[in-house]
Amino acid sequence: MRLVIAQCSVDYAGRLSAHLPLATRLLMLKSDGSVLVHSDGGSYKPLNWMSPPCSLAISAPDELQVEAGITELWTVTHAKTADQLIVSIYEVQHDSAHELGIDPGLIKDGVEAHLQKLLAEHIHLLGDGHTLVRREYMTAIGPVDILARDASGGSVAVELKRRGDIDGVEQLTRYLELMNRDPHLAPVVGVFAAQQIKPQARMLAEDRGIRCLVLDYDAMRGLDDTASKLF
Amino acid sequence: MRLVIAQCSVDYAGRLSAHLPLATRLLMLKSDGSVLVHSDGGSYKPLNWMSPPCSLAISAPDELQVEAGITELWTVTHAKTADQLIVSIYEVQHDSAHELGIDPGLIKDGVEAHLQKLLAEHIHLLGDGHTLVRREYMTAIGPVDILARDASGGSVAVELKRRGDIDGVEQLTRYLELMNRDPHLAPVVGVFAAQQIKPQARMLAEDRGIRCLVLDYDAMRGLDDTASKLF
DNA sequence: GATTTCATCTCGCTC
DNA sequence: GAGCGAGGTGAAATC
Repeated sequence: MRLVIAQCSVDYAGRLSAHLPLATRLLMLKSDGSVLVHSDGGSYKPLNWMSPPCSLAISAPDELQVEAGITELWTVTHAKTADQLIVSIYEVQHDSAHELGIDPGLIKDGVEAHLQKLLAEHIHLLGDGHTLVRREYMTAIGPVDILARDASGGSVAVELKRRGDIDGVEQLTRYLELMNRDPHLAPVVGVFAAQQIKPQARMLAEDRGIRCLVLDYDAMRGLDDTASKLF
Repeated sequence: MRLVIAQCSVDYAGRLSAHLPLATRLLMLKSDGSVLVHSDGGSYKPLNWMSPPCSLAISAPDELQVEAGITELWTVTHAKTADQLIVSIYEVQHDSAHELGIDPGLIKDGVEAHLQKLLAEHIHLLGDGHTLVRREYMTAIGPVDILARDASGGSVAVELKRRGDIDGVEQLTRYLELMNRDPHLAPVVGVFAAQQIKPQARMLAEDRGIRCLVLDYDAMRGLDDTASKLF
């Protein structure tokens, strides 16, 4: 990785056109050829960038550009889309290179996947006598989070969200409509499960005969801890 | 902005839990207190980060941590959510600070708004004899991107997207349904215009009698250039 | 201030 | 490769 602090202006031409006026910025050149232009603030998102796979060509400025104070031109070209990022370098304040090696990567825990896993493990939370068919049950229009059967053997499709919004109800409705056309599954009832369900979403769901289930993440983790301590 | 290259491990606890094993990484400390952890590859997204507003506290490791090789502990705490990012520093390879000043910011051009402006200016692209009624025509459920009339005086509602997806067709369908109930407008035909229209979206649109129009952004800008040269 | 929509979204997964 | 859905989504515009 090479780190350059320099006065620069930047132009991007690709899916959109964008321009950064002259200012001092951090230019990060990663070993895969990608380039990030960061300011000293804002968010984790660079002001401008080029994603890999791409290639960097450094060229000399023409006479007019030299007069304007440009010392180097960096042209970063995307290998597939031909998007271009052109960095005009003026004064360089810092320039260093570093060997980082490959990164072992991030280990995540605690998102919707974990909620799904917990609910699948404690499927009785859906109601007495419920059994798990499978997680991520595939349909033609996408995967249903959990497919289960109730005590009487009827199909139950569960849509899981961290925050239960109206979108999630629409999503589940589409799944139910499709699944109820499948004679192997029909009739399928829906359960909309989330840590928090917004009133509008609850209204819409119940109006469509979809049951709402509020999940207590910490309590579910507690069930897991209890289980792991007992067995 | 402070740039540190160091061996480190990182733990994040907030909306999810995440861990980065020991490796050499770039730590970017911005002047607003935010911290970014970057590896030498991947995308513009850091491996881990803390967004502003947040505060950084540097503390000494305890005895056990010293034995493990930790020389410093950085605790970054979000001011509002109390999310925490803990960076355990081992060996430091580089450490430098730089004055960047505030950034004038990115100037964008070429998003949906520009497409809409261009199409409104060259409304004949919809077909011979078409005239513009207005952009952002308000309805009870939101604004229709462009309302026009065809050569025979019939209403034409245009939904514009950079990428024509199934969502856009659904949106236009809702508008058409509503507008066709208005005797001043009905009958209204729909045009789904985008730089690129996905096959599924095209299928759905044409199935509903909505015409699809692929827009060439560069060519449209060319029309503009020609016009500005001529007049 | 809350909400909706857009994004050079990115990222991961499945078919 | 295309399609779908989640994201510590973030950021901007609108209500």
